[in-house]
Amino acid sequence: MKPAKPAKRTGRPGRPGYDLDSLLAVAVKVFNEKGYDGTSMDVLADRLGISKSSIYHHVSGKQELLELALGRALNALFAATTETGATEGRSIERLEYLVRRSVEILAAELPYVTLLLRVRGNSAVERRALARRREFDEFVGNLVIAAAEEGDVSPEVDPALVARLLFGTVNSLIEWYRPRVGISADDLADAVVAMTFDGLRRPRT
Amino acid sequence: MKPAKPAKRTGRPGRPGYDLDSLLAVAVKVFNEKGYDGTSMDVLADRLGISKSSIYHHVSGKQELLELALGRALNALFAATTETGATEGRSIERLEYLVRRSVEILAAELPYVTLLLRVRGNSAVERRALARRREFDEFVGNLVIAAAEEGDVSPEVDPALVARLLFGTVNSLIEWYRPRVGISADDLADAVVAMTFDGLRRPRT
DNA sequence: TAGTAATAACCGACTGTTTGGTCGGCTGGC
DNA sequence: GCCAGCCGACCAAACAGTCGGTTATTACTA
Repeated sequence: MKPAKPAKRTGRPGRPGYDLDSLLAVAVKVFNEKGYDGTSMDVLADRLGISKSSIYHHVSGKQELLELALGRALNALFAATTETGATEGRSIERLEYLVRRSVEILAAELPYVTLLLRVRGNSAVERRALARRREFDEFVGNLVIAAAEEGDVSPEVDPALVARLLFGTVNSLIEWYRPRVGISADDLADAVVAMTFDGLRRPRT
Repeated sequence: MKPAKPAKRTGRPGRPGYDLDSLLAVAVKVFNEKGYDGTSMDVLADRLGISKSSIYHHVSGKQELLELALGRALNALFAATTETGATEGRSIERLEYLVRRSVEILAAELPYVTLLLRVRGNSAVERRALARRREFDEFVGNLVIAAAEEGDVSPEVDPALVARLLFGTVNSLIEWYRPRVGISADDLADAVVAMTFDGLRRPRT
């Protein structure tokens, strides 16, 4: 459908063309447009501008493309949970930090995170990704519980529910946010925090 | 995989079994589990406990199943926009009403709304559904703009952004909410409104 | 009340196409 | 001459959809 250029030429030996990373970027883009199951290797080859069999030079199959993409998103998200901003200080501050970082990561790795958030658990690869996602969600859930115990979150709403709504809001960004169309990741994070936290936080005296 | 019972016996003529509605309910459930593209008519027949060719007695094809399901969700959502709560009174109140009704509809028609929110525009049917969804989003967007002009929403954040975040939060409910597991639709709506509106509304004097 | 329509749902066997994946060999830059 | 990347032709399995005919229930009527 779209011939596409074979990517940049590096100073490396061998024939120029796609390397794993540049190929993955295109693949993930197409997956997000048509859905993983809705994308055939044929149309993927078409969009890459190379033949289908060439794809198998880079990866063992369709599933590996998915696995690489999901791994990239998950690694970025988990990295944020070990940063000092997310492990030190008052829980409510850690939570806000994690929300902001998650928005940043989502914006920076938008295609990969998008793919991750759409996984339904159809294969072993997908189920493994879902399990890691659940781990991340637990981390968030514990932060909210701690913040509630520390008295920094309105006790009227169940902490588990707050955690879900909060990251539901963050994750919903993938549905419409596109980089370089006015709004920066920081602006986004500000807006998300403004809407959610000014509701979560106790009214200022 | 799961033989499934052929459904209730009504007082109507003809062999008992699935009617269109009961068949659609099962189909949508499977679509949500495996994704529309990831669901073959063979496994669908399996889950229904009938043969594949029997499905074609009820619908003309896979696409019609999707179309019926999406129509049901869209009709329910649009119906809410014509209710008096959404058309009379201060804009901020209309907006809150529409949020609450949307949560209720989402809870009541969960499988159908879930399917709708996952459509990617792969076929003509899907694109039509996306167009109608965009119409709904515009309705919401205009409400937020009006509420901002009436001075009931913090002017610090762009109204279009607020609309997206707000309904992003509502729509994210499909990712985890399941009826009859403690939380009622009203509880949900309360929590959503509490988190979002107490941030959106100007601090009370 | 027995027999027959009318009706609504179901089925097995089949078909043409699309799918993910394989194989042995080719090409262009360092 | 080595390396990274590419290719056309092929394949078995899975796919959506078709067809002619069957089965189980209610409704009508002699």
